[in-house]
Amino acid sequence: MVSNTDRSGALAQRLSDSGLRSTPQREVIYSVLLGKRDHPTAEEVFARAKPEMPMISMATVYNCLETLVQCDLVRTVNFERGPTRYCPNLYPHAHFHDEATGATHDVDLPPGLLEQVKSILPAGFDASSVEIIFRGKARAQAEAHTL
Amino acid sequence: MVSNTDRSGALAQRLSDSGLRSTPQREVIYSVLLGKRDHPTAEEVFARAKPEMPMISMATVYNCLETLVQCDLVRTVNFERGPTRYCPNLYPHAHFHDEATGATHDVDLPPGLLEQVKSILPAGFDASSVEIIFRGKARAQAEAHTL
DNA sequence: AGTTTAATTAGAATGATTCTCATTCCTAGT
DNA sequence: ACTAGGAATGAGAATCATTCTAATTAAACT
Repeated sequence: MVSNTDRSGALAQRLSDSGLRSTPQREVIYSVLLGKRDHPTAEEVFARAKPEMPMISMATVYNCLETLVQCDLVRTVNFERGPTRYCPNLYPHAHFHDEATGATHDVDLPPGLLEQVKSILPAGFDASSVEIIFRGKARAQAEAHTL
Repeated sequence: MVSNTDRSGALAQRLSDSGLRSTPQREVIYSVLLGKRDHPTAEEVFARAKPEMPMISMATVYNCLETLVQCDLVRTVNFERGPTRYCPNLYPHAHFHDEATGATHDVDLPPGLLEQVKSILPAGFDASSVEIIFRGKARAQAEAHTL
């Protein structure tokens, strides 16, 4: 398991790799994402960061999230007609969106699946990323499994 | 090939199957989608419907699109941070989003792929739909291919 | 310490979508 | 045909998510 300090170090490292600065705001936003991996919206991230950093603004939350995405530390997930959600899981995975509860679950991908899916692209299409989104119902028991 | 009349008939049929009425607005919206299959936004659909039906309102465009989605005649596609796009292609397919041009292309799925992708879900997850979205660059030549 | 550049902040502005509600249109039942 | 009731539409207001602007603060680099 990776410690929190390592994570922060990783953040600082990634930021400086991209020529960006490590700031208290960015660290708080990132730790909020790591702390509860339920694919929060920017609004939710804001609410969770506020207690630790009461002066933080929504603009900063959006800026920091965008920064983390650029550093490849965070992915975004978009479901139809809802706000963008943020996910700090770096391993290749799909998303399952539970229509009953609104919850989002990470689904591990077997090795090779992404490559296989990419292989359906006709010549001339060069995909930099692939996203797989399931929509449906999950049993309560299954929910505990992933989140 | 399916004629335009059959399509309209199909629309009327699907609507009444769902206990909904066939209206001029719904027909125009649907024919707009069938006419140019470039995954337009609601705003674009509105602009294309206006010449044929000058009094139509955005509210009606949204209502009709939503209705078509409910009848399974149209799918929605969401790319990050953009308006929802609409697609009348009923065959199972993935979407390729060209980051350079903003264009969206349908990508046919080989038989069995959706099932295979669904099979990665752990027990307890029951997916009613799967969406596969690629993001990347397409050569001009490849573009002509799909759209 | 002083300059430069990046980052944050508050609030305004924009964009997309949904809501409200009055009006019009259908459809069914007389 | 006539009318009551529900469905669909239209105009505009309201809401929600996100981006922009301009001013302030913080960090890094002489």
